[in-house]
Order: sequence, then C-alpha cells, then structure tokens
Amino acid sequence: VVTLYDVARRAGVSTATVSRVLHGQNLVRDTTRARVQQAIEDLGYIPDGAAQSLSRRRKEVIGLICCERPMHPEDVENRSMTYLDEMLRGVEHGVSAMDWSLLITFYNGHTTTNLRRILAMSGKVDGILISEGSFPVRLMERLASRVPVTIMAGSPDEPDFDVVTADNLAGEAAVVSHLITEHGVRTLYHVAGPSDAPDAAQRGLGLVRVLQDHPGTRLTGATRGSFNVETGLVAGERILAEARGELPDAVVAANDQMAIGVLRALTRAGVRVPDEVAVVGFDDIQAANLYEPQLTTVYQPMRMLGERACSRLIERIADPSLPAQTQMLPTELVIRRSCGCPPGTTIRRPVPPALAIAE
Amino acid sequence: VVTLYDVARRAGVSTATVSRVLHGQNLVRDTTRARVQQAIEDLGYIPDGAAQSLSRRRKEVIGLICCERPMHPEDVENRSMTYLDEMLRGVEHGVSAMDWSLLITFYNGHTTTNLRRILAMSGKVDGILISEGSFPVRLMERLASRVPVTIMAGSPDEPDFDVVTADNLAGEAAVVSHLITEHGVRTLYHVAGPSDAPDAAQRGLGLVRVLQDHPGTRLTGATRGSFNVETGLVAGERILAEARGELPDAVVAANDQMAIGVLRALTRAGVRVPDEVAVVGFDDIQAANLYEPQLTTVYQPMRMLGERACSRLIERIADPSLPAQTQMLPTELVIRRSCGCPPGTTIRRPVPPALAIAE
DNA sequence: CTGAAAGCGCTAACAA
DNA sequence: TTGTTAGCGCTTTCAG
Repeated sequence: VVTLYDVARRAGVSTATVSRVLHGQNLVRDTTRARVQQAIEDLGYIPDGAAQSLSRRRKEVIGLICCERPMHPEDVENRSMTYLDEMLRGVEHGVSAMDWSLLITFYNGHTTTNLRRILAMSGKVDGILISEGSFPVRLMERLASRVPVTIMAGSPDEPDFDVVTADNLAGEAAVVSHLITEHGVRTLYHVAGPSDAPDAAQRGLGLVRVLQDHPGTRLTGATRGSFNVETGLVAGERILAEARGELPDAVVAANDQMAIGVLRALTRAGVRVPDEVAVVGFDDIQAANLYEPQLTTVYQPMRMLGERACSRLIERIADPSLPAQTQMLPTELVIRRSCGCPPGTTIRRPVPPALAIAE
Repeated sequence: VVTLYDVARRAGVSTATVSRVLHGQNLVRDTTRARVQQAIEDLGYIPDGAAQSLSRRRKEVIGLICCERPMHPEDVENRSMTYLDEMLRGVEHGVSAMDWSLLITFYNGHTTTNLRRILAMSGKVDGILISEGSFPVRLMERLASRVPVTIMAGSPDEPDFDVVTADNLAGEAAVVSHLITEHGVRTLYHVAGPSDAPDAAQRGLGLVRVLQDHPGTRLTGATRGSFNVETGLVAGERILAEARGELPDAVVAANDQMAIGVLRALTRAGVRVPDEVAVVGFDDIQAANLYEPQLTTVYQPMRMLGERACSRLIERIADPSLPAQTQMLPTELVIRRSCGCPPGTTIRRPVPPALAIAE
C-alpha cells in the first residue's frame, strides 16, 4: 500500500508537508501544494484510518448499538425492524456530516459473547449511541465510564445519560383525546407494550392521564403484547372473548403492529372498524397507511431522533463535562380512517410538547 | 485511559506478556496469567482498536456501502428502505461471528462529498460490501484496487467482482409460470423496475422467457416504475386507461411496493382482484402479507444474502488471489390470494435454481 | 516462559 | 514555509 512516505518522497517534501496539504492547511506554498497533490493523485494515496486515529488520539468513529427485542421463533417480524431504518439514516446523516464514521452492532441478549463484543466496541469508537431502552444498566455504565454514551428512545428520566426521545406521552394523549372529544368514545381497551420498553410505558401514562381528565371515560380492560402483529391478534381475540356483546368504543394499541393485529382479529370476527369499534396505533409505520381501514396513529420523527442523538453525542465528545440532558422530540397525530373519521381522511397535526396532556 | 503499559506495570510483567494473555496464547505460566488477568480486571482495561489495527496491519473491520435509490420528494418510502433491514442483519451477523466490526455508510448520488467519503472508507476497512447495483463502476474499480469488494444483489454477470445475489430470473419465472399454468392467465401487463437496477432486469428476463415458452400467452403492455407505491399507482391507472374494457388477465410488478400501488389503483376503480385481474409482486415485504388481498410474490433470502456476501468477502481478504465468483441464492414462490388462489392460501414453494425457466 | 525493542502510518510540536 | 522527530498503543520477532 501507498503511505504518506511514498507521497512525500515522490513530491520531494517531508511527510509533515504532505499531511498539511492533506488537511487543507494554508501554510504551504502553492507550487509545493500542487506538487504534493499531483503525487497523491498519481499514487492514488488514501490515508490509513488506524494510523490517523492513533496519532490524533481520536478515532472520529461513533458506535451504534441496536438493541433487538428478543424474538420468539414464531414471530415473523418484530418492532425493531421497522423502527431501526429511519433512525439509522438519521444517525448516519449526522455522522457523515461531521465526516466521521459509523460502527454498528446489534445487541440481542446478555450473553458473554455479546458482552465482549459491546465492551470491545468501546475501544474502537469515541462515543456510543444506544437505540432503545432495554439495555442492561450495568453495561451502560461500564461503557459510559470509557466513552460518552447517548440513549435513543430511552426513558425520559434517565439521570446519568443524555437521552433523545420522542414525546410518547403527549403523542398518546393526543390520539386518545381525539377519540374522546371528536368521536365521543367513552369505553376504551388498552393493548399495552412490553413492560421493559420505556416508550411503551410513556404511552400508557399518556392514555391514563387523558382518561383521568375526562370523567365518564374508562378502561374496560387491558392486556400486554410484544409490539408485534401476532400478539395484537391475540389481544384482539381476547377483546372479543371478554366482550360478550359489549365491545369497547375504542382499542388503543401501543404500536401499529399490534393495532393491525387487533384490526385483523376484529375484522375476521365480522366486527366493522371503525363503525363498531375504533382502533388506533402508534409509530406510523408504512403498513399503517397501506392497511384497510387506514390506521390512525402517532408519528414519531425517528430520523430526526437519530440526527439529534448524534449531534448531542458529538457535542459531548468535544466537551465531556456537559451535564446530562434529555431531549423530547414532538410527535404528530396522524388521523386517518380507523378512529372513525371519514374514509380518505389524512390529517397530520403537530402535537405540542406536553400541553397535550391537559387536553 | 488505561493502556497495556498500565496493565503490565500493575501485574509486574512486560507488555508482551499482557498481550499474550489477552489473546489466549498458552505460553504463559498459569500464575502469571492469573496475575495479568487480575490487573486487566482491576483496571477495566480495554484495548485500543486503532493501535491494534495499526500494529496488526489489519483492521478487522469491513465496510458496508448502502446505495440509496435517488428519492423524489413526493416519495414516501423507497425500495431501499424495506430492502436494507434484513440484509444488514445478515451482514452484521457474519461480521460479528468473526469478531470483526462493521462500518456502514450510505451512498446517494455521485457528489464530490460522497466520493470523498467512500474513498476515505477504503482506508478504514479491510474489505467493502456494496449493496445493490446502481453504483458507479469507476468508483467500484478504484475501491477494488485498494481492498477486496463484494457486491450484493448486483448483476449476476459482473466479471471482475464477487457477487452474491438472489436468483431473480428464476423467481420471476416461477411466479409467472404459476399464473399461466395454474390460473390460465394468457394476457399479462408488466410493471418493470428502474432500468439501472440489475435485479429488475433479471426479473424482466424471467417474465419474457416464460412467455416465450408458453404459446398463446402475451404481453398486452408494459411500463416502468421506480420500485415505490406511487409509481405503482400510476402504472395501475395507466393500465385502466389503456384497457378500454379489455383488462389483462394479470399484472406482474417487479416488486411488492409497485404491486400494492397497482392493487390500489384497480381497487379504487372498482376492479376486483384477483377475480378480474390477478396481481403479483416480488420481494415478500411485510406489507405484502398484511395487504388485502394478500399478495402473491417471491421471497428472496436477504438475510442469507448478507451473510454469504460477508463470508465471501472475508474469504477473499484472507486470500486476495481468489477468482471472482457469483453466487445465486434460491428464492421462494409465496402463493397467497392475489394471484387467484383461494382466500387464506399461504404456500411457500422453493424455486429450484434455473430450471424454473424451462417451466 | 518472559522481556526488550522495533516498528505499524500518521500527526503535531518544535526548530530551522 | 518547510523539515525533524517524538510519540500514539499495540503486536511480534528475537533473545534470553
């Protein structure tokens, strides 16, 4: 391979000068610069990243850990899948805007191998981004003791780390308020998310708060799913079984996949949605828009979430003394058909930060 | 930060010995080993990746370039999005099985910045994986002159690079054969993919070959889309407009997104699918299974594709003299409702490598 | 079994 | 403006 020395020799200068040219420093005479650039060109020189990192004492690489929800064999998909894509793009955008690189790995369970991999990563990057919250706190702390760590879509009240997350509580509150105030919904059934998912918890809170604020409304039941279509289906069947002629006015699912599962179960049983029961989800995945009836849901700006987390991390790498900070990104209420609005409806309504809770 | 020297000092040995312990070499006395391990533990030592790479003359990192299809502002999604996820998981799995790391970047257009980024990447990795084919050949060659390169989902007849791809031709042939022999389809409309997508081209070929083999069958028209729902919709409207009462027996779309677009247009116009017109797609994305009617399509093993590409690349890094090789992975015919099979049908039928062409 | 020491390719003082 | 040179943290002969 061609090294800096080769370039220097060919251009008849020292390696320092080549380095200067390489980094666009302007304390190089133009003619010299030209000669060096020519040499670089001729030789097709590309700097060695490892050597640069070592010398600069900085890798200009950030690590992304994607936590995978444990996947049961019968699951076709899982929430991480639709989740990841946009976030990844956001992160990559932020990273490459700074001309840094992105090292990515998946974390799927607390095995020795995974542990080793994750720890080793901290020796290869300047900072780490962790997607989703169900990541062992102990491990998070070990990582954080070595490099800055930012959590994406984590719990908003993490005291020791930077967190960037969507305003799940306000989003859920907004969609539930819509059901109650614009569709006269009184009885609701809640299909909650996994208990270890911080965003699911926030959504549950949002629902509860709105119910409290609206006397006369109440939960007729609740169950928990795993953020996938299968468990949504099961929830739907359970709703039917428990109903005995008394279906709730609306089913609120903690994400779109489960909402689609519920929709399926209801439709299959001959229940008309939204005429007999309204159904709403969360996330605004592709399929929410394709499904019939089109799903009313809440959009969270995953891409921006990735970008923000990334800039925050780079900020903290530059100045590790920064205090931990939580950023809540606003969501959007996406009103379509499944809540009871007329066919063909598509309204996107920004959800203001936390006021939405009040109504 | 804690370095190897710190560990060595604390354990009262030389750095060489620590290094040996670190890499499980067994020419170290047990008591010494224990002492060193204790020191590593105490200090929470984690080796510096850059220094290791530099010293070993090997980075143990592979680079993944994800080519994004240029996205028009009005596009909600694009094919790359659903495409990427599984492939990425496959690649990551392959990479971390070897205890290597994955550096990822997106390539979205031939700008100077992108060019620089991509070239710089070749200085940070031992080999590069390129997803999808619409990547400038010149650039590919420059990369290849520096590190081994493997192409995923590229054209199967690339002479100079390793290619791992699904057997698009056989897959398309299988689904078209199914339409013709099991549903008596005679007239077909083709919604082709972008002209620069090698897999789209292969699928087109598969369609044509089957038509040739079945006298009496013919194309009533064809149009080209961009692998997204929007262009599928446009194609569907065009089919309706061109039809004048004479709809084709079936519409063959080059991917699922476009098939869904067509489905939408037809349904909207009151055409019943599959009773009046059958529609089939390709890829077997999530939504294909959720949509009503459920879409008959062809599954390609994206995850395995990622894994295979990865192992091939690592093979070639170990031995750069290996001859270029193309691997074609078998697809599966996924028969559901939209081809005309009874509601509730779900049959997955492996497509044998190339024989499928014959029938 | 263990240690000394020569790099790996590049950056950044410091000198000239 | 340019060159000299001392590391960056680790691996790996080569000696002992």
